[in-house]
Amino acid sequence: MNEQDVDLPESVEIAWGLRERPGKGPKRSLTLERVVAAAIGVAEADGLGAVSMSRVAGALGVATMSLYRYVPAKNDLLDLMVDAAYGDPPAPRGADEGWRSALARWAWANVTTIHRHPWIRHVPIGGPPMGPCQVRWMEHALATLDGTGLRGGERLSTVMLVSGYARNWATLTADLSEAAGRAGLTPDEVGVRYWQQLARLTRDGPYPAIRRLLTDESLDQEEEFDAEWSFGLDRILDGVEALVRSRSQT
Amino acid sequence: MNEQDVDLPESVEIAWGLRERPGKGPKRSLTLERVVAAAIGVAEADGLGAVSMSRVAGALGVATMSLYRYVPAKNDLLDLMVDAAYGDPPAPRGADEGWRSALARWAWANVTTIHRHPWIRHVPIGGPPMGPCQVRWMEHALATLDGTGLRGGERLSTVMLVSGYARNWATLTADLSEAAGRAGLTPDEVGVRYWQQLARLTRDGPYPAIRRLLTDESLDQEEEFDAEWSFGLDRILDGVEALVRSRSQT
DNA sequence: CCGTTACTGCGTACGACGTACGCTTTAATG
DNA sequence: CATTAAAGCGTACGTCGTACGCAGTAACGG
Repeated sequence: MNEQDVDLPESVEIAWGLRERPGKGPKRSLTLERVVAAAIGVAEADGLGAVSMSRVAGALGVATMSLYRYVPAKNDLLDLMVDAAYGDPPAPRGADEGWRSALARWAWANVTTIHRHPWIRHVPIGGPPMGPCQVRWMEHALATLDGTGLRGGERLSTVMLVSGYARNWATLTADLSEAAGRAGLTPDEVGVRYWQQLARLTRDGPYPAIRRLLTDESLDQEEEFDAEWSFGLDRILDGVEALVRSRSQT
Repeated sequence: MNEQDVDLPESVEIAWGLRERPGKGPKRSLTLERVVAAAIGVAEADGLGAVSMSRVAGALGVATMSLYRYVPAKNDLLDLMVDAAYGDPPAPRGADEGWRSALARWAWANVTTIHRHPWIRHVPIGGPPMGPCQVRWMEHALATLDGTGLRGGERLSTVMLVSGYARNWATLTADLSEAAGRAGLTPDEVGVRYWQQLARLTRDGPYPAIRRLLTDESLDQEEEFDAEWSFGLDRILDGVEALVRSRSQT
């Protein structure tokens, strides 16, 4: 396990602050943090589509090409934005908190982070997460499974399962509320409209299961979004709990 | 439930072939299907990034702007590509197949579809799926849950949970094998390299859970990818099964 | 103290992209 | 046959990421 001489991707070294700056030339006028913060500011104000190098540079009062002294390419800037937006994971509550509650809180923190920075879901992912904050989130999630008898691989799979679900759900709901904002409607109204459109499309075709769903309860759509979230998470955690029990039994 | 006068988005009407063509002007020289097929061909050959309007037009031997007689904008073309790539869902095996096996097969079909058309995962999703094939996939998934006593909303949530997991897992594995292809390595080698890099990054920091994971079994990484897939799916289906039992009990 | 050297910010330039607009040609309709 | 709507497409515009090179600046070696 030679941990010395593995060479990291350039963008990862930058993210972790591992780039030596011997300081030969002029002083830098910016910092990486300021660049990333400016880019996040643009994304927060006008969406990820508005994040262009020239726009970010303009927000900082520098020329476009100056940014490339801090970031190798735009994709790397996007990765840094995501890592910074996640920030520190939520503090653990205590050793007496059960794994299930802790993991549920961690999952929900994922959702609120994405909802607070909706542009995150549009950042194209490149490879597994290696930013400092993302690694801390991973550490935190793995730590919640400490008491359980799960094996290493099982812990990893569980965390990926939960984080994938959280990201997916946050993306769906954010899409919905964004579409609602564009149309000047509430998310519920957009949901209703979708069901109406689906009803129109499946009117004459062989879609018995969908038709049943539509007549069943599309109109009394009183389900809270939180209930939808809890449903999926509970299914997953029930499944994990069954495994935990079978592990601790032997 | 006025299903007559709901107006669909233009792109959806096109996808379902609901656009009347009274045929006043010259004959069209192309069909929508040919345009979509050409775009898919480009994506299959050189990735989604290579799908530009001019490239697709070139593959068809027409001018760039001619495509806009068939498709309102590039995003709509991308949506049509996704729908066509999914195609028809796998045929149901029979009424005696249990919901669990049927849903597992459906989930796996999602994975293979994405693996067969890896560019799918890079298509930005806009709103809920309304293409003809996607609706058929939905119909099929809902139908697998027919025997269970689950409520409509529960069925929908279950399907979204499973499809989200499938898409997520397919995306992760496709990313991995794509990174492997770029680096001239096998996916396993890329995985090992990632663990080495993570070990390097967490060498001096407070990451006990990650360190434990790394020393635990990162080296005997003999887990098949299929095992990883089955782990998550089994957790989910176990959770659903518990709910199904509780529903059929009352 | 003075080159030498490395690094700074940045102006310019290039190629690619999506698509608005308008023109010419075509064919069905009155 | 005149009218009219649609087809194909050439041109043009604005935006984007970034390669390249240049002038100014500060630390280092002599």
